Amino acid sequence: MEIKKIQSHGEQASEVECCDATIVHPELLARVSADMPQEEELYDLAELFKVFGDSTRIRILYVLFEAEVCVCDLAEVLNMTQSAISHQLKILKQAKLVKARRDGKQVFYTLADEHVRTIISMGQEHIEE
Amino acid sequence: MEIKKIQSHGEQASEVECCDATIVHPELLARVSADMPQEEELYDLAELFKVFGDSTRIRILYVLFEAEVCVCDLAEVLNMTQSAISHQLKILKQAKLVKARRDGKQVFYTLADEHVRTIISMGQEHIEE
DNA sequence: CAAACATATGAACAAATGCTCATATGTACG
DNA sequence: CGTACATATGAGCATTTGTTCATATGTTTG
Repeated sequence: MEIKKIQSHGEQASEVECCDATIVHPELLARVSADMPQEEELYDLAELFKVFGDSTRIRILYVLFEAEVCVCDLAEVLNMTQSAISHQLKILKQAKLVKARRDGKQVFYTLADEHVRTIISMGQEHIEE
Repeated sequence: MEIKKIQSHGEQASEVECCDATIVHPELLARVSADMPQEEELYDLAELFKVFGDSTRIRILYVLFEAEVCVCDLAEVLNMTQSAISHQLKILKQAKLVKARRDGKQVFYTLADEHVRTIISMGQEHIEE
């Protein structure tokens, strides 16, 4: 979990700092603080993208694009240990990117919503320039 | 940089592994390997999202949503050291999320394209459920 | 209930990450 | 050219992260 603190600086916006600061800052600061989400929302956003920022988890999501799959099949298809997959599924579930459904001994996972597909597509588009 | 290796397992898809594996696997494996991007593309995707996965970089991007800004102003607005901002800008630039333009002593940064805004919006939507 | 199987989870460890500090590079100007 | 200022960068360090290993939880079946 990211716990970076944003120190609220005692400086006034009118204080000289560098560059053509005294001219640009007041207006810029006003616009930024008007449109920048709250600190907590920024952390949540970063946390969400962090979840997409691991190739194992991306691979899991790609498999779930195709079908509802149990942990054990995921492990085999991706050629990883059941434990590793389970740990990653937990992270995906916490981020509400996947949902779990128990059926007897097995637990089947699916995408939580179509949002996931969209976000990954956007990423792909960017990469393909 | 992420350098996780995907071992190519010697097992055949028809070998028994677990669950109702012998039935499900062949078809699943076929579909997955048909639609799953190449290993390298998966890493690139993960690398891209990793860049969005830090609140400092997210905050930088939000400022750039508003205006073209020099390093020094970024540092002041976000209340961080010039060095920290510079390091993060380098990562953003490598990911082609921002562009730099030199004007005299200063270097001004802007968003590389509107893709960035879209990706962050998608993330926000997901968070707001 | 005991045994077998599927999944989850905690501890430990190596690798990656973000910041700080010192310093290098680049640019303008006297 | 030397000084001042804006930015970039390398090394070091503390924190975070992903995997493995051992083990716990949960479920079915005899």
